[in-house]
Amino acid sequence: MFDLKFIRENFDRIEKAVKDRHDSIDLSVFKPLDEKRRSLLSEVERLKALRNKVSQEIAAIKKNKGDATAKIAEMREVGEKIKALDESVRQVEQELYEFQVRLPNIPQEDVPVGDSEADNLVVKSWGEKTELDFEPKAHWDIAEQLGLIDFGRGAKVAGSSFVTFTGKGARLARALINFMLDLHTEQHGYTEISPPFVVNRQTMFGTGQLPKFEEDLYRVDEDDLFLIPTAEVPVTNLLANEVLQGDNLPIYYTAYTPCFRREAGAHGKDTRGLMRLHQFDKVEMVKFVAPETSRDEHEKLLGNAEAVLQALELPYRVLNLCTADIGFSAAKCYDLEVWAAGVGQWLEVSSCSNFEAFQARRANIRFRRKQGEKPEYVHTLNSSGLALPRTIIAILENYQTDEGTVVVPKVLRPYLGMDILK
RNA sequence: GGAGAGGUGGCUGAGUGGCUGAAAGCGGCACCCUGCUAAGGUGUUAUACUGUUAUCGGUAUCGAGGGUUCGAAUCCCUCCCUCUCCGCCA
Repeated sequence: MFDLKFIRENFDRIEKAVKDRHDSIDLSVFKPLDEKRRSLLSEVERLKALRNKVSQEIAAIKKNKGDATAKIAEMREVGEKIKALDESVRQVEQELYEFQVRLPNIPQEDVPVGDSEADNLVVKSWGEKTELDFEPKAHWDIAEQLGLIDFGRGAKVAGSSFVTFTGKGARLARALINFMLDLHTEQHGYTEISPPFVVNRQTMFGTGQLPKFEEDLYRVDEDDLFLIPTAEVPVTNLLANEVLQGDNLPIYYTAYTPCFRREAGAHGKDTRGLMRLHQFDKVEMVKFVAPETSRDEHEKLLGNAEAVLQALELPYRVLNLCTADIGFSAAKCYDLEVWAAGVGQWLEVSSCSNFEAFQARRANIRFRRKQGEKPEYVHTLNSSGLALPRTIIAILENYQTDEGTVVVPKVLRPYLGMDILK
């Protein structure tokens, strides 16, 4: 979100951003509303100043036992006018607010301008696409044959696109979570967080999921709560409405949570196996940093996510998302895609975003460089590190053998207590 | 879920209708004083919007939202949160 002053003074940048993003928001409503608001404000504030002044006079008259009837009557009328004007202001501000909260972030200048995901820029590749000297199987076949995942019973107890990990499969998931959390806390300097998996409306607003994307969320109507679609939501909002001390920055948090997504409108697209689920596990990293450091922090964050794939020895590539594909709240976003030899596709396992002050403004997260100085908004960043199901796809498909077994990546062996899944 | 208490500035804590954007203390900042260490003195110290813009004003904000009133931190209503006790429960 941007404040009114910024929008007013940087309207050309906003116009370019909206155009480059192919966003449908109507920008023409802003100027008339903004001007109307300010003219209403100056009128109503003039009347309030008058009321305050005369009320003081009334107090003085009463103190001297004088008669203030005339002034009181006069102010009663002024009060009526103020009430009516306040209502007009409220309406105009509501309309402006609707506009503000739907305005997307401005992409950084090195974000490629593009029309679709085809215009995303591959900026890095690591490792070689796995070559297998036999016909590779897809992960759903491997998982079913090895008894790692029960697709049918997941659907029975919840619905389609819900799965159940069983036996060694469940243990593999747990091993991955532990491995990733250990890596980020012990090697990368993150503090582990275990947040609520359910959040309120305000929290969903803070990170930008609301109001635009309510249909993608699972909602608990009775309490007006939402199941989190990513740990980013509760973890970023952990510091909402706070003024942090400058010397405490940067703050690095990492969290494992399940993630719940309705995936509205996504049916039929890559839905086989573990590709797209309504519930999945993810380890997330969240950073709160000083504005001038956020670009460097973004690169470091990307490195932290890459480290997981490198440790697992999985081939991947890094995409700099173009303006058409970048998220609503992000100023710049890298996607990490892992190669899956069975389905023969690059799979997105991580999104690594710099939100600059966009979320901090919505969630009101600020910091003070030194005592006595004005608070400034922090920059927030986050990255998956990583999403579990597609990581599991890559492990099963890239490490499969012609005997139908799966070799366990070296770093996972201590966590899993076995070298091979058979 | 039931009963009670409470939510005031960075913190502690006054304040039951006007002179309170808010006492006092602590903390912070600036300056002064002090022949060591320590201390002392004076001033200053919230956020947002808005008008003019070196500047200086105006409005709003005492958990949130409504209401009463010429005027609300103070009175009324609704909601949220915290604490204590009871009940229930992994």
